[in-house]
Amino acid sequence: MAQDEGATRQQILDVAARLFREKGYAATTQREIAKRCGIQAPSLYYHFASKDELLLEVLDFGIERIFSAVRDAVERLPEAAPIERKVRAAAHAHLESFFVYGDYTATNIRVFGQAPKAVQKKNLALRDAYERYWAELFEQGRKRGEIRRGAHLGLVRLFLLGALNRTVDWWDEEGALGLEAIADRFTEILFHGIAPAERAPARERAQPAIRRES
Amino acid sequence: MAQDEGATRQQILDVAARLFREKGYAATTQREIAKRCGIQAPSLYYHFASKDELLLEVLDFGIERIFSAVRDAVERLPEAAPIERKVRAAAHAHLESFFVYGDYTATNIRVFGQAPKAVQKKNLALRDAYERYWAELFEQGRKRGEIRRGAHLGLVRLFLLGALNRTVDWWDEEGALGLEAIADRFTEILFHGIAPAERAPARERAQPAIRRES
DNA sequence: GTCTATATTCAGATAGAC
DNA sequence: GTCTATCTGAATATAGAC
Repeated sequence: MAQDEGATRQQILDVAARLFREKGYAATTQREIAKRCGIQAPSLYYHFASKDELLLEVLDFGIERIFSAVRDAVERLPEAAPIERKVRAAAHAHLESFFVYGDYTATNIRVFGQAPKAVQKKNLALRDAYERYWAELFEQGRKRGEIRRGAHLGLVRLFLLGALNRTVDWWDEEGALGLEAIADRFTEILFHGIAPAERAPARERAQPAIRRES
Repeated sequence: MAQDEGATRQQILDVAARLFREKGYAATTQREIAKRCGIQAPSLYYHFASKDELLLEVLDFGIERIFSAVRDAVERLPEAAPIERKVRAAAHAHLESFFVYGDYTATNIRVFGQAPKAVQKKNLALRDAYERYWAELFEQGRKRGEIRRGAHLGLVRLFLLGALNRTVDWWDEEGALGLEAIADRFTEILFHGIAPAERAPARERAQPAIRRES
């Protein structure tokens, strides 16, 4: 952890995340990681005790980044903000992390399932904490009466996060759809559905001031 | 394709699908596939020209099963059935395929991204056809006025399929949630959202007879 | 249709010099 | 902190017998 190894260590993590994301865990060799860092494979062992440990750090770092991005985005809103607004901000931050820390977060989504059991287990504490944060967000919404009583909050969370996480497989930076637009649309579908609006201006009365501030 | 090799061939595919799903492509060895089939590794080459070809067959088979299950489920409904009903049936069939052909479909979801480029490319035609089927379903819904005009149909599809596909990572056969319940809930969220019901009985008028027949 | 034997390549990891 | 040299095991794939 000395200062002069910081740069290299971070570089190794970056390169490893990139390769894990692209090729999976087993297919990524330490030789290739080292080569892209301009060093020899055995030199990696000065920084990491094993390939497994390297993967674990990539996974943990990814969750930490995404978690703190989401928490910051929500906390930037007033505590009393409508839950739909909070969810939209959280979804946007979650997607934004895919872009900023793309290789780390994508490794979490794609590679976690193939990681050695021991690595999965160590990474799980962080993942659970993040899931719990979302769960609490939705619980808050229901307590306030902003989510209908019949909704299965666990499935609601899995629905949204599942859809968000899948975006790493199709989203294209150059494409027409920005991450904010995706977060907006997904949140709107989640809260209001795609069925045609009911006759009246009923929704606007029932859900005042929730939409489109940003 | 002689009859007496049929059993073994299928057995190899089954075992391979299982291992690909669990460990990923690169981490799955032909030695282990062969071992679980009770034969030696080189014997696999009588049935498949390479490991890549084996993977391709697993991927293709998975999409074929899921596609035909979904199409059958939709076609079992009257052509004029509400689109929500069709989507619910399709979602249910999609999830059901995870159970019946779980290793094949899970391999598609988890391993496709790490497959060699050549394999991905060959598998892509089938995948595209399946996506198109869903796209047409939603387009039909919009033409009929059963989906609101402002909805971005591409995102609607990605939203639902993304969430459905992610279930392979958390669904537990012994758990409390049945696949049909998940399909029902997801479809209901997709069409009606989780915001509290609007005052009036407006929805029941606007969307007659769509809910809960099964 | 499956076998044994083997060629070839390459993986993760260690030892020890600098 | 990085190197060279190397150990050890294991991977895909081929050759050719049965």
